[in-house]
Amino acid sequence: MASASDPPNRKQLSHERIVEAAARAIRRSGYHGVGVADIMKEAGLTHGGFYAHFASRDAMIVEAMQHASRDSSSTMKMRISERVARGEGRFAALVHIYLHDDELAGSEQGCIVAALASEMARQDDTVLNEARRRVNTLIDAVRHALPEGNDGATAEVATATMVGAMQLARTLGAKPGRALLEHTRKALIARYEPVAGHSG
Amino acid sequence: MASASDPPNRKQLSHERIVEAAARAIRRSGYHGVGVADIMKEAGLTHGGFYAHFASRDAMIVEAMQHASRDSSSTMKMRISERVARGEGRFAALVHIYLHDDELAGSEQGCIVAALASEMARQDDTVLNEARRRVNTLIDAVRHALPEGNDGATAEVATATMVGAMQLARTLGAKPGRALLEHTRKALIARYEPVAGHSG
DNA sequence: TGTACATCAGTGAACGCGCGTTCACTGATGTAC
DNA sequence: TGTACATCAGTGAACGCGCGTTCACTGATGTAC
Repeated sequence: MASASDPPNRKQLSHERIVEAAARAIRRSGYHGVGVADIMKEAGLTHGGFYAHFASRDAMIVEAMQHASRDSSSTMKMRISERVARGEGRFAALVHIYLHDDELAGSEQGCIVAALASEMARQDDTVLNEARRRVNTLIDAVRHALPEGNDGATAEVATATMVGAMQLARTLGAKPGRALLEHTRKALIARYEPVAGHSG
Repeated sequence: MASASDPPNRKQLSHERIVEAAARAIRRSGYHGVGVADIMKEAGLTHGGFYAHFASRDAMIVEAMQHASRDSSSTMKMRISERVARGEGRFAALVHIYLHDDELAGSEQGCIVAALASEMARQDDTVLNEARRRVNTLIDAVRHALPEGNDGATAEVATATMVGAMQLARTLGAKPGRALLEHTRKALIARYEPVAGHSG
């Protein structure tokens, strides 16, 4: 029997490469933006082997969303810790990282909710359910970063602001996008963590 | 010569029906969600005649975005006036209408930015440029509804919050979605128009 | 008012293409003795 | 250690399908006289 602690075999390694490629692809190009063949190619394989790994394209999308979420949230946690260690407030750190100017260039590595929010409600059941989990995970992360005394409702509003801002900024493009991000960072920190938050 | 004030002829009437159908379709199903043939069918025509009306699918998308924007913003203005006449603050009125529970059911008649925001940055030039105009139009409308003394930066943040909230609420579905909308309405009004705004 | 003709909006078959999915096969890996 | 065989991950051709786009044609509308 193979157990979870066994070293990954050849198939498991391929599976991971496919999921990683898919996680990047859907954030870059949307749910419909990249085909099975492109993803397999990006993973260094040919498209024929796809259905030995997934029951359907949607099944892969679900795994890709989970992977993207874990991926960006672990990066997030690391970067927040760095900033908090330098004396910045936890919420200000999250805002500065989530709404960082670098995120404007592309969504391939970023938050899956910001990358796909307006498409989520249109997906079939399995994908939609996973999307709901991703949204709730994001709201929880924001809640956790907010100063004590803030409830879930506040986290929902702050999350909506960040997700919306990222999307509007990406649509507007580099210059007005950066301005919009800066306005949003300032407003969020002034509103929810006015004391501990740095200005830069 | 035909002038703008001439009564619309047969072709112009068909053109309008196609654009209306497309404006509904892209808001309901996304940029890639509906094909040329479906839209022509919804307009009561067959697909072959499409290219007598538009140079390309993207050209139709651009017209559809303009139509959707005019359509929802005129509805918006009307409803805001009604509420303002009943003594509600202009911004509170906008928030109550934009984030109305009924908008959860579907995006077909609603704001094109909320319906398509995360897809916009991925579109080709002509569509992207029109999308930028739609975003700026929305921000301007919000700015116009805000109490005096608020600048464009504030309008950007409030717009981001409304767009993000609508998308998250639609993803989460009826019950948690309605809760999120209510939290967002309250927070926005408390923040930007605490005096004049009603609670309901 | 009626006829002959020109214009033009709309039809429906066809095109090339890329998609998700299937499947017979290949060739590398692992196991038995 | 070496040979024979079984397992199985990955290959590549093929499928049916729907898409955006093209085009020869039809039939209704409008114009000339």
